[in-house]
Amino acid sequence: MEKLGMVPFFQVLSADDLRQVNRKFSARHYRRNETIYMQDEAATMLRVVVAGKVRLVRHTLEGKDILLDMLKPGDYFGSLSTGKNNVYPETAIAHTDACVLSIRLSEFRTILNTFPQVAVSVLDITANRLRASREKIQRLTTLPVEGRIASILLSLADKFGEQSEHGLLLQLPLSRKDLADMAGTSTETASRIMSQFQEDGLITSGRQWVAVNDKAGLEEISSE
Amino acid sequence: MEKLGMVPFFQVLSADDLRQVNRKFSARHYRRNETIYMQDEAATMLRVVVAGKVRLVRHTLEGKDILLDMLKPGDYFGSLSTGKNNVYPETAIAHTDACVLSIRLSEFRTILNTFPQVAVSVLDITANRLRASREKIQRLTTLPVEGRIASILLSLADKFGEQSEHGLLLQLPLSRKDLADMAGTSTETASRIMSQFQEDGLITSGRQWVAVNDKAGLEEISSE
DNA sequence: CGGTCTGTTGAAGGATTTCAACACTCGTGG
DNA sequence: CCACGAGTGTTGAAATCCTTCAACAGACCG
Repeated sequence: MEKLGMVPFFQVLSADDLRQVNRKFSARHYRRNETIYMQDEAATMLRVVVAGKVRLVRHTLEGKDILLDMLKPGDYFGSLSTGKNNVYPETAIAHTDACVLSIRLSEFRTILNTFPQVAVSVLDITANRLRASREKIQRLTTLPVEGRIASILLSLADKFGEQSEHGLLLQLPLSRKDLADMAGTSTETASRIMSQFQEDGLITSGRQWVAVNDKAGLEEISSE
Repeated sequence: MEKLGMVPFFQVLSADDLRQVNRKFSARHYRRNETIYMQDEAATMLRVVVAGKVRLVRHTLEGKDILLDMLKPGDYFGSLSTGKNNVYPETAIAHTDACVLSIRLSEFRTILNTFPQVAVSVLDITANRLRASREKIQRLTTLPVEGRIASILLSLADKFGEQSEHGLLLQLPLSRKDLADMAGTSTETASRIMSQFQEDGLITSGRQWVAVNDKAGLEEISSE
């Protein structure tokens, strides 16, 4: 259970402090597509991915989903602030089989107040996510769907890409619907654009997987 | 210059601590539409609005602008993290005549490490902005332009609305282009929709100002 | 081996952008 | 003080991107 040392904002702690913090966390496994928590549920826990991938999704009234973020080991999620009638703003789902640590929010707040460096580190991570989120707003509002998908493929390649025989293979299951929900478009449009990309030699793709072959080409499309 | 006590994340400090922190800040006035800092400039300062409004804008290569946020007294902006080759991810412009406090980033980091409650408080605010940003992503990707504008008017009414003879008057200059840049649409479309809203009695609007008359009506449009 | 999930493709319809023209307001300088 | 020009707001019509509806093929699962 010393995987906690892998979490970026606990890396500033000494081994002793880490051990003390570790006792407050409890671990749990989830199977693929199992829900970890639901949007609008009372928010009581902060969680950290230890193994596997987790996706954060917002649901609309008409059943349209927005895929907000894809998390990998070391990423935190869940709630941070203890404001009253505080609810999770999104649903968290195990995108693959996953192992997740969790801690009561009140106890995490105690940790933040005890170890200022941890608070500053969490702040850094959150500020970076805010920046990323705003970049996404920019892309959603200025780029056509083609460019949005190109830019999504590039950021996924940064986070999940690993060299393989097919090129930069994204190490996570990724359906056309997942892509569509990230780009804010329909699965049909996402499919058409992925077919086009493949035809142009930019990517290689099969059922639930994608590999990037031509980063430069995608970059051009995503920035025009 | 004791307006610093107004800033949410300094309200946890004692009068003595506040005085000590205050010395590190310096104040400056800006005139309407004056640039405070530019996107991609080296990020060295953290700033706080003391008077007036400030808008945060991202520019694209083709000159399309995205209006990310509208700040009022008490709101912080600028950079938080000291990572190397750190640049401002957006441009900050005085939306009205404004007064702004600023502090070197390194000094602010010292404050964060000295007063953990301040760090936690800044974290709360940043986490809230992240939540708001993700809500915006949802609206941008699921709602038609009409709904996006309705929801923008509602959040502006929450933050800047004051009761007046015309209804909830938004206390800031607000052009059709501003609205378009927030909704990710063209000024023409924004204009058409505002005309429609006015015709339907939802709002009253003139050159650079808007008042909300029927919150419930706008809510319905923004959530359908 | 059937059923469900995923991916693909076509065609019609709709929402929004773009291009264009014009009215109005405000501030500034002659 | 007035006139001009820049900035702002409005409206129309064509073009375009994207969605939606529909049908179907293949893959994976029990």
